[in-house]
Amino acid sequence: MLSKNGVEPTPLRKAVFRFIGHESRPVSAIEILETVRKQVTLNKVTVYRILDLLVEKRLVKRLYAGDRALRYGMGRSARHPEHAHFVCRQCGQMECLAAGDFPLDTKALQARTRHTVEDVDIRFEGICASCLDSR
Amino acid sequence: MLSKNGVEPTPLRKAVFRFIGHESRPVSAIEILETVRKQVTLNKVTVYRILDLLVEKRLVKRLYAGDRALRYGMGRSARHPEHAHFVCRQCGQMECLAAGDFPLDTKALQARTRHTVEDVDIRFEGICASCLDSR
DNA sequence: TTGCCCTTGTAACTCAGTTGCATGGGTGCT
DNA sequence: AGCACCCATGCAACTGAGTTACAAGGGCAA
Repeated sequence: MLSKNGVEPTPLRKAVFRFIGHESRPVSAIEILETVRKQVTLNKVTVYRILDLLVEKRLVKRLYAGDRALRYGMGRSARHPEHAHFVCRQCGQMECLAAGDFPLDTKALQARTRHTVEDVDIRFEGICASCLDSR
Repeated sequence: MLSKNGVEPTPLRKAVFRFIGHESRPVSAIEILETVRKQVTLNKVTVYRILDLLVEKRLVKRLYAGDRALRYGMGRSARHPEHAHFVCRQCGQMECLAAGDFPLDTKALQARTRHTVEDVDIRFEGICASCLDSR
């Protein structure tokens, strides 16, 4: 999957990409660093460089979660269809919503603008179920 | 408008809010600081505090533009209907898209989830017309 | 007058993310 | 082999948007 997209599949790149793919929600760079480090030695700068590369190649999406640290989730592919996200304003958790819930007509925008539209991000904000329960 | 939403309309708050309202695109905190400073004396910390307050009261929306600095744009109101944004991957400019182009069924999500959905953000990414021209 | 709350300022801090530079492995050319 | 070059990684120092701690001043009520 990495090499198909013009990314030399080094052990560190594979480890980072695999971790992101295995997580059910987008993860922060720090989280990636600390988790992947348990298996292979890995430097902070390397993580950011790998993430930059993966984002540039569209294998990974960089997402804003309302706080300082950006999150990284799988880019669109056969196994990971395009989907929106939900962020809880109270606990800060970000989660993926079911794919296909919110069909956006990107082509309609494309027809109406002179910009080249390449991607969309949809983020819902609110209070998550578990925060609601503990009130 | 400020006092209607439970915000004491101090001169600095009015100046910051007015500036955001007058801009056609979301602006960064630094931009706000530097511009508003030309008219009144204003400290960086105060700007962030005012922005936090306005965002909390939903008068202003905090937006991710793909770089480090977050942008601030008007919240939903009679004069500023809900709308999506476009960010250029090359020049980094963020702009507002026409309102109503992308009707999202928030209620449909609300019915399907146990979370309380309070807000949505839609951000398109791509290459803007002026960057395309200069290629 | 006194006490309290609220707004703002100043300085110092935090920390996610970046930059500069060194190292070392692989590949290709002579 | 010997050499040059590119590329991935590491380390240390840096950047800068945003935050925290604390002090100062104004307004209002008891």
